[in-house]
Amino acid sequence: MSKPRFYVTTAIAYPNGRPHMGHAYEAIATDVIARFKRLDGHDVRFLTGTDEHGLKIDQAARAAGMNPQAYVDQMVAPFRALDEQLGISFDRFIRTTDADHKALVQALWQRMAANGDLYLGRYEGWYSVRDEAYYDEAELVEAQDAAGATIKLSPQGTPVEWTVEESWFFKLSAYQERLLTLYDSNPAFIQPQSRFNEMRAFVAGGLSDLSVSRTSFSWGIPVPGDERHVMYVWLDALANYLTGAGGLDGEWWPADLHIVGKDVVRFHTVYWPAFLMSAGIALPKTVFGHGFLLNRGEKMSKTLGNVVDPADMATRFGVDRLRWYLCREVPFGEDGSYSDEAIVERTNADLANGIGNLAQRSLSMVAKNLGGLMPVRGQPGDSELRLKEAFHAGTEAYFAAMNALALHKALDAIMGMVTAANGYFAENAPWALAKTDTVRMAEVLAATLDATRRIVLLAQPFMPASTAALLDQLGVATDARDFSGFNTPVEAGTQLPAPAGVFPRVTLDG
RNA sequence: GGCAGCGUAGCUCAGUUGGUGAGAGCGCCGGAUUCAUAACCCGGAGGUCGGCAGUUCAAGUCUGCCCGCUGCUACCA
Repeated sequence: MSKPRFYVTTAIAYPNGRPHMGHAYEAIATDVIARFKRLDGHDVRFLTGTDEHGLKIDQAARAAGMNPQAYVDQMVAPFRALDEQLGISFDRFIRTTDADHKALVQALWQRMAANGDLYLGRYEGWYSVRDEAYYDEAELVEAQDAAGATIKLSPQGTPVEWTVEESWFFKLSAYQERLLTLYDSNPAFIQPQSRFNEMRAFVAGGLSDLSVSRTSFSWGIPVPGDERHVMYVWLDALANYLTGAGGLDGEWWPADLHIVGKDVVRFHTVYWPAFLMSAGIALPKTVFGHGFLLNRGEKMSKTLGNVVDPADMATRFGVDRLRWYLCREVPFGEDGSYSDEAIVERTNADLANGIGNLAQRSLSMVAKNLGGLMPVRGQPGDSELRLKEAFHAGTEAYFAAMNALALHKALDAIMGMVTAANGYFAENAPWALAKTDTVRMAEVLAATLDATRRIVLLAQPFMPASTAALLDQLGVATDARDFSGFNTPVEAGTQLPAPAGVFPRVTLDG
């Protein structure tokens, strides 16, 4: 009776600037997974949001002449707006400044303390405010400042300063064995495989205790019982997944899947499970580290001047085109590249020439020759059996890929079915049958429309709006669009609306 | 420095435990066709599978070395 549950999250974004393509990509990929699970009969909880504490926000607010809360209230707006624009079907947009989250983090701290894993110590070292991280002396690089003096910079090229502060520490070192056991007994915990290997090697190399509080600024969640300290932003941030689940013993916990960028895999696969073990809380099932998007193969950076606004991209190409491109062209888990040309080329080929054309050519024949009434299927012949075989294999490949988070392979499977359906259509040439055998023509059209229906159903997670429009044209009732109705064709005789192109070809010139 | 991975047609990449003449998609060229968004369908174009040397009857597919690239990590301070 009750559906299986699926709790999926994105990492939360740090709103000290405008959202970039990386945010859009992560949100889209996670949304695709969430929508797939819903269509596949799961009760889904999808969490995304913003990470709003920390020194960088504090400083940015100061620079803007605002208090931090007012500053983040303003900065978070574009992130929510982008999610809305991209059709991200989140159930909650969490902010680490939310009251329930602050309370939860303090409760989490107390559990970790009760377990004896937190102790007061002293932290000193080279600290980069920009990176919010300490660095070993050896990692630093020397450079000249504007006045020509020699200064030290972090590996990221940000300024560092020698900092000494009292700090609470987490006994991360005590968790090495348990983490290794976790990895070895559950290889799916860290994906893709390359990240698993890296993280296992990192932990196997030994762990130091982790500084988990700061006294150098106050924009954060106070440490219970020691209000001079605010909590380390990562402890604060990671706990958002618990808040979003409904609390320390939340009904949605444990998470089935954390989708995160490859740069924060360590926080999610080493620190996070250790925190949870300390607090006696179950661990998430899987952490998946996706790759980065490159603009024409180059990293996006302000200095290169190649930063692209995802909202602008979505406006220019359309949300579904963008979603399709990112999932189709970038192997999920690896870095990917995009350009206006690539998006136009890819989506014209797949959507306009492929899916859109398949729907249009068959629907227009039904409209012109059969009064728009869904035709009756005939006894399957050789041609139909081959089509059926191709779809059986394609559908299986699609589900296997989706369940393995290989989004690009799922779309490859869909395109294989598009090719099979177009091949079937051309082979049987219903336009010729219209003059010789209208019964057979109707059968061919019926088979093609059902093939199209299946393709569009499977494409729903990737292109919510376009597929809804196509399913309308295909006469698929709104309550027959999840995967439980996959093998139920539209009833013959159903009146179809007048077809209209859903994926027009686009060109680059303005 | 260590560990891991990668380098295959213009582009993005597939290529199980080594074995019929090395593949797909896109792009490109030609043909066919007109139901369709000049799209679909059919065919083609030919890349010393990073380099060198080995193992083997036989190597993108195993071994060693070299070149280039990437990720993680370490040290020298």
